[in-house]
Amino acid sequence: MAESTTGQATRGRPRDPGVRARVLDAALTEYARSGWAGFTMHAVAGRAGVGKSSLYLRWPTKERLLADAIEAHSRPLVVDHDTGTLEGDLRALASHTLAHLLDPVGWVTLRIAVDAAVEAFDVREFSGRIIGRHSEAARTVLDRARRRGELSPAVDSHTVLEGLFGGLLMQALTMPHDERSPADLVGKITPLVDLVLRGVRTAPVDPCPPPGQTRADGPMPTAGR
Amino acid sequence: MAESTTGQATRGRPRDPGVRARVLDAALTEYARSGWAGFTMHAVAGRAGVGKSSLYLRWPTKERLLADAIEAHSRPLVVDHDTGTLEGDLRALASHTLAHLLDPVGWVTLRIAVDAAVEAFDVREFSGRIIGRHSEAARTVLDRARRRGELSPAVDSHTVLEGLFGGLLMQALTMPHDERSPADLVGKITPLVDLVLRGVRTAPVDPCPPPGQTRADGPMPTAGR
Amino acid sequence: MAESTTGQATRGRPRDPGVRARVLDAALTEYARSGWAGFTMHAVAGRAGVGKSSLYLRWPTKERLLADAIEAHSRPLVVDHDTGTLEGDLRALASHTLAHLLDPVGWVTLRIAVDAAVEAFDVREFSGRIIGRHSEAARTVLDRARRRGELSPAVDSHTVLEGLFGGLLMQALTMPHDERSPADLVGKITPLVDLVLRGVRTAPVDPCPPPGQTRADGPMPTAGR
Amino acid sequence: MAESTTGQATRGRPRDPGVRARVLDAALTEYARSGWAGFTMHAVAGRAGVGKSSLYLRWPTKERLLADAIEAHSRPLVVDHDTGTLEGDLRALASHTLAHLLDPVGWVTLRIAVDAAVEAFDVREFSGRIIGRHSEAARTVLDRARRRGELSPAVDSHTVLEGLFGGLLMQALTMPHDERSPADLVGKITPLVDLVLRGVRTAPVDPCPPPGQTRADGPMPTAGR
DNA sequence: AGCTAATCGAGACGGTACGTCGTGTCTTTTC
DNA sequence: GAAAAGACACGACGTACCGTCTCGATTAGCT
Repeated sequence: MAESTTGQATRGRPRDPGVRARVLDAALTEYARSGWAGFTMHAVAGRAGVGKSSLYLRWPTKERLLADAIEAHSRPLVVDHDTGTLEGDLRALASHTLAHLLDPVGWVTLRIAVDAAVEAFDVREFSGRIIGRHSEAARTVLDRARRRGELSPAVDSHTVLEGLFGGLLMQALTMPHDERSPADLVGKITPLVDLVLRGVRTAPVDPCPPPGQTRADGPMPTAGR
Repeated sequence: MAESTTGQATRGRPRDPGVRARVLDAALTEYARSGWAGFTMHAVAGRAGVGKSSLYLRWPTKERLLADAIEAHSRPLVVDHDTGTLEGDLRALASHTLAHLLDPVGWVTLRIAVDAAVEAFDVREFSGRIIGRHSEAARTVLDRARRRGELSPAVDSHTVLEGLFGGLLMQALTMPHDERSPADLVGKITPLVDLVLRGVRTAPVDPCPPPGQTRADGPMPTAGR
Repeated sequence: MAESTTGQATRGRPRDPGVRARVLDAALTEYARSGWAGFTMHAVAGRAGVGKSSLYLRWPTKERLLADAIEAHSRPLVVDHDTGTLEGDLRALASHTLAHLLDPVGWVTLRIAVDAAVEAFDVREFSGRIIGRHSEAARTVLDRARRRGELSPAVDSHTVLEGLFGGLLMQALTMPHDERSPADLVGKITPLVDLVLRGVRTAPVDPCPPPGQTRADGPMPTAGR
Repeated sequence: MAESTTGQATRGRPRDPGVRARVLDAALTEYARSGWAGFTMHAVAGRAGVGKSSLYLRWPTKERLLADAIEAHSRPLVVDHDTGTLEGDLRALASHTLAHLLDPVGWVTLRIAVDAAVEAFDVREFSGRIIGRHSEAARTVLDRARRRGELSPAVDSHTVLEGLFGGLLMQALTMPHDERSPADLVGKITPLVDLVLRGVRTAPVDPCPPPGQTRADGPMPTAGR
């Protein structure tokens, strides 16, 4: 995606496919050992046993290279077990997501995504990369729940995603480095998932006013503040 | 905070307090106009009319300088209007938090905080800086609600914070740059706040028992796993 | 000499005379251990236990300070033994001069003098400092010789000085650092002194008149060869 | 010489030979206009239209760069007219040498050479650079004279060089800046050359042993004025 | 005794050069 | 024509030193 695609006819020496793989590998290793500072094109090229030109031939910037490296190494991550209930699905999803965020690779993704979001880079990158497939998975899960009738029609899938992923993100960010392990995932996610579940399943905010309305009305959610 | 504190007796020429102020100002200005790239110590010193040495005398790194600049310029942010209800308080809090995250200053804070969290820096920085005072405010709000009995005893304040702030964070991060304005805050936060409120309230207690609904079923949301 | 002389009335706290001494000492020590590079005002002040202001109160520049330090520590150097013959006088003078140039202090003097001569500084510094008293001594010696009739009327004292000092200077400059010791001075200066003596003597006057030798006779202080 | 020699096979982009030339030129120009102070790597690079890295790729220090610049720009200086007599040769040699020392380039050479001699740098630099080719020329001249029998066997070539060059050096160093022009070279060198000639030609110190003499020739070598 | 004035140690101040390093491009030879 | 190597122009980094300045604390003579 970030890679320039030559695409056309095959003139001259064909690109060595090994180069891409070696570089991606070296990039991740190098990032892992030095962080963003000290993550040098020179170093990556050196570790990959590759000339810098071969790097720039494929990726226009450091950022894109690293992003690709992460993309390439992230596991397929097909979270779609369909446990049969929203609750089960959500717990599975949350576990996978937190595991991903705590994993070095996911960690890096996060870092880059935030960089991208903060800098002028394309913002789509963020949702695209950090929560790309997670997001799809979540949408699937929620749609399924909605069809099952487990989901209050008042809630917006997008909002649920925000709450769930955002909470997990916060958890990952505030977790001390030394505790950043995928141990006891269930214990970590349970309170948050429970919160979201309660918010999703019960009646709308407007707690049974008269009888009618879904809500949208109620006690004045808008309000200036 | 990031600044080296000499602390002890006042020997030698005292530091010109004006320098700190001018530098902090210049730093923010410079960052605003050029972003992180192009945010140069040289440029900051120049704009502040200060030698580079005076910068490094006070801040060991660029990051710390910028972080301090932000800290210093962030508004007092005392969100404690006590609207009387959890709902009102939460809406106010969410509005303020999102406004802060969308504001350039809050934006920068975010960026630095995440950097800090991702790199080896002390993780406390994150919660400390990005959500420091917001977090306190939230805790106050929630405690108040708990005393009022508005809060389900099952929910942990910490978890609510995660869900709420995390959701707002996600929103800020995924919002395209050009829409990143504090307009229609209420519209932006409402769905998320509603979700959290529903999850938080003193249990479905009796979720409109008579008619019956989808499934506001029993207690049971928690579940061991 | 290089020191600013306030001179006038004595109001206010008088200068601590110990300061000058301590600084001069520290300056020389510091220069000796680090050379010109690394010869820092800060370091000198530190070693002397003195504030930088006290330095700049006395010496306007580093150069002047070092120059003074050298001047202050150079031995009186009264070379005027009056051996009775030009030859003896010249040998003594040359020995002393070479010894001075090889001595660390003389060495430093040379360096500064050349710096001064090369840069825009006053050239008088050079003759003044590097060969100041040596030069006077030499002039005395030569005048005495002229009165004695040992000196060819054709030769100019100035030229003799140039030849002799210049030769010694070259010797000092081209001598490897590790051999730069005042050992065997006589052996080192003899060829050059002999050369000058031959060039200076009252003309070939009568080169070996009868048989009885021109001289080689009489005093014969040196030996050496 | 001061330049790092890669030496081996030619891999990667070869060094642009133009860079060296441009830099050397710029270095000399820059030195000429600002002296040692104000002789900045940045400025040199700028004037040469070259990156600083290219400078440091070739020369490890400022000193070496300047030294090389001088070396490169010093004229071939083949003083070997062979006037047929020692006297003529020596006058020519002295003229050239003094002219070189008074010339800005020679001046700089001197300064650097002395720096090199005084600091820990290799002393060979001094003889190597300041009097390198001059020294060779002188040796040639003296050898020729010796073959012709013009030179007393008692005198050592090395000593003659010391006297002559040293004298010229002194002259150059003590000459006020404003008189430092190559005008009237003959007038300037004559006394010194005469002195040396007399010292070189007459009978050895131990004078006129038998009667024969090597050559106490002519009556009056001086001439000149 | 009080006043005034200069010195002293300390160290902050505005500048500026240093030498290093990283970027992204260019230019070679080799495959 | 891609690949490996590495030179190239550019410019920021953080350190160090310069010479000036501003402190509080002396330490005198002069009133």
